[in-house]
Amino acid sequence: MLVDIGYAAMTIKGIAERAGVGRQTVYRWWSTKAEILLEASVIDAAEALETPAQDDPVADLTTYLQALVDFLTTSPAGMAYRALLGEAQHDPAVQVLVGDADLLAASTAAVLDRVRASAPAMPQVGLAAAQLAGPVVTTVLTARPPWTADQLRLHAATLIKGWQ
Amino acid sequence: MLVDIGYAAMTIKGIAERAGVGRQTVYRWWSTKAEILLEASVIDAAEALETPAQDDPVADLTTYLQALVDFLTTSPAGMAYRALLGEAQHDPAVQVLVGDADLLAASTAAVLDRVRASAPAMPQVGLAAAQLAGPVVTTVLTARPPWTADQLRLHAATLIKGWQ
Amino acid sequence: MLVDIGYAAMTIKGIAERAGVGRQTVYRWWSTKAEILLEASVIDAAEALETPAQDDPVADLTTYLQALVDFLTTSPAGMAYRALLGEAQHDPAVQVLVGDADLLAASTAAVLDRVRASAPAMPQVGLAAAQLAGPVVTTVLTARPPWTADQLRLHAATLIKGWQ
Amino acid sequence: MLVDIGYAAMTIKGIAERAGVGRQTVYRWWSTKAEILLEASVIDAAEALETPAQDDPVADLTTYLQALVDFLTTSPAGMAYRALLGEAQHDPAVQVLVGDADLLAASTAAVLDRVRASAPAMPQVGLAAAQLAGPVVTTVLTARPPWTADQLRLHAATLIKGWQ
DNA sequence: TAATAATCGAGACGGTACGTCTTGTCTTCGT
DNA sequence: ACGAAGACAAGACGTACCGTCTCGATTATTA
Repeated sequence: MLVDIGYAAMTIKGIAERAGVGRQTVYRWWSTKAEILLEASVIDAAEALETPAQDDPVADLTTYLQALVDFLTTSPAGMAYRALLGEAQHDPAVQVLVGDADLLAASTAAVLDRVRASAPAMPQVGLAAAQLAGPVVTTVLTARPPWTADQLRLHAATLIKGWQ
Repeated sequence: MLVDIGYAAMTIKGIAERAGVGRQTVYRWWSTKAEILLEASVIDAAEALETPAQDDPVADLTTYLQALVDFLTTSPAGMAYRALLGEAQHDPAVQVLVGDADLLAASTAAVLDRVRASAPAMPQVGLAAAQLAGPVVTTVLTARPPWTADQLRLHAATLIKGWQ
Repeated sequence: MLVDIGYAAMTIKGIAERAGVGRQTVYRWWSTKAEILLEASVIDAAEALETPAQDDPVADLTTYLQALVDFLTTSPAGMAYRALLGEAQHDPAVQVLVGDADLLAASTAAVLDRVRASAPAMPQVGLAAAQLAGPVVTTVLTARPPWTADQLRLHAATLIKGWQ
Repeated sequence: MLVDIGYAAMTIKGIAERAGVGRQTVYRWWSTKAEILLEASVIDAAEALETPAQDDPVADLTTYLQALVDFLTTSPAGMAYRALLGEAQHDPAVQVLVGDADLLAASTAAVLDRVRASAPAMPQVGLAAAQLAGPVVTTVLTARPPWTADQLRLHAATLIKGWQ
């Protein structure tokens, strides 16, 4: 529905009608649009961002970054996550929701674990995760063209070198 | 007003009343809340992110990053920018607006110019800017605690080393 | 419950909860609020309107009228009857119910029987009953102050004289 | 609309839609269904119940009573009045409204004035008005067949005789 | 005594009206 | 003439109650 008509036009009334369900039933299970989106994206995100290990640490990070870009720009769950991040800037309650959920934490932790051996100076995991994913996420959120494979590889290389 | 009552409660009706102005008059000048916010933040952003040159490239980047964190987390203009980014995830028209404006471009370009000499492998300016600012921006947008001075310095150091 | 919270606030849901009973159980026995009220008032009405014979026909009618006023203005069963009459103006099904029940018929017939000897020109019982009770009922239903004892006696006297 | 679909099905939502008007606009002018009905019936009532003087006092009252029966049983305004009386039994606020308006007072006062000369013992106007109209109104409200012309004349004759 | 049936309370369900709110447009009226 | 004030049609909001529908759990009844 988000993909079809956009977040703004996606009313709870509409969701209920589209689902052939009473409005109260929707409210019974989720109290805001944000909760619906969170539940809809949290599982798919974990799945979409699970990438296979690679021989080369740069390749490992690059593969992950590519999956992240694809998730954010093409998958419905990624759209939901972006909408959620958007809502969080307007509504403190959603901010808490988003802060607690941290959709990317598990997947970044996994890939960073794999390259830790080749990156002895890598900072604490939260910081490193932000260094890895932050530029890509911000690029997407600020509506700039998503990075190409080359740009992703360059970013991965910079980090691996910086973490030596 | 954004700071007082939050973005969601900030209706165009309310803006007009608060300004002691007819609703039509507001519509005459801006057609959406987003345009109002953009105009309210674009100038202040440039000003707030203009940082003095430092001797050391790491210190130079760190100073900039600290200004960026302060802007995003404490200044009204920064709040407006975040709200704007939020709205952009819901509304394609705002996405275009945000993409065109690129509030951070000028200031990142300036600081990156100053450290270029010490960072021979620095990528093209857009990519480097994202590497610099992206992690900080994402950390703020995802409602995680903003980085401390130490963490900012560590990030700057990683980049300078990665760009060698 | 009618007395406590009024007819409008008296929902079938509320009735069931107050009775500590499932909603379905209420529907099993009565299908509308009106049926519940009818059953609640029909017996009490007969009892409340049974008045002792008096020597004087005017006194006989007056006693009955006083009982009628008290029933309509103070007793729960009277409240229920008024609510029922109200509902009948909105809902044809209740109209039938009310028409069939005719809560006052038995008691007016009894008192009119007793005064018939002193009122040779009394019309057919239905008409006379309406002449007797109608003014009092209408006064109550139109929210005017209910008649005093003096006014009731005057009304009774008018009828007895008119029926000579 | 009352005539078409009945009082119960006549929702404010529906009224607004049928009038091609926003819901808020309806609420701006009237706050309840009852006020709408009152306004719709008060003028028509006065008009419908204005009857020409007759030579004979019994005929005068009978003509009035016939007009009253017709008003209550056939005219839309009469339907509205009955619905209003019904609502008054459920809602104290409407009770006040109905009590204040007293739709029949002016017309009964007029006809009673005309026959006063022939009815020296006629009680105070409010009481006499109830004696005149009450039986007819109650007969209609309790869903009994409305009185025929003969029955109306009989009732008028009883009163004139009782008021001698 | 154990299996079976009937009945109950609780409450979720699809609907739909409620009265409030904000939207963007369109008068009206006073300066 | 301009602009504030605010009426307007539209439609989503979240709540309440409607009457129907499963649920288990407690009774009764039967085997």
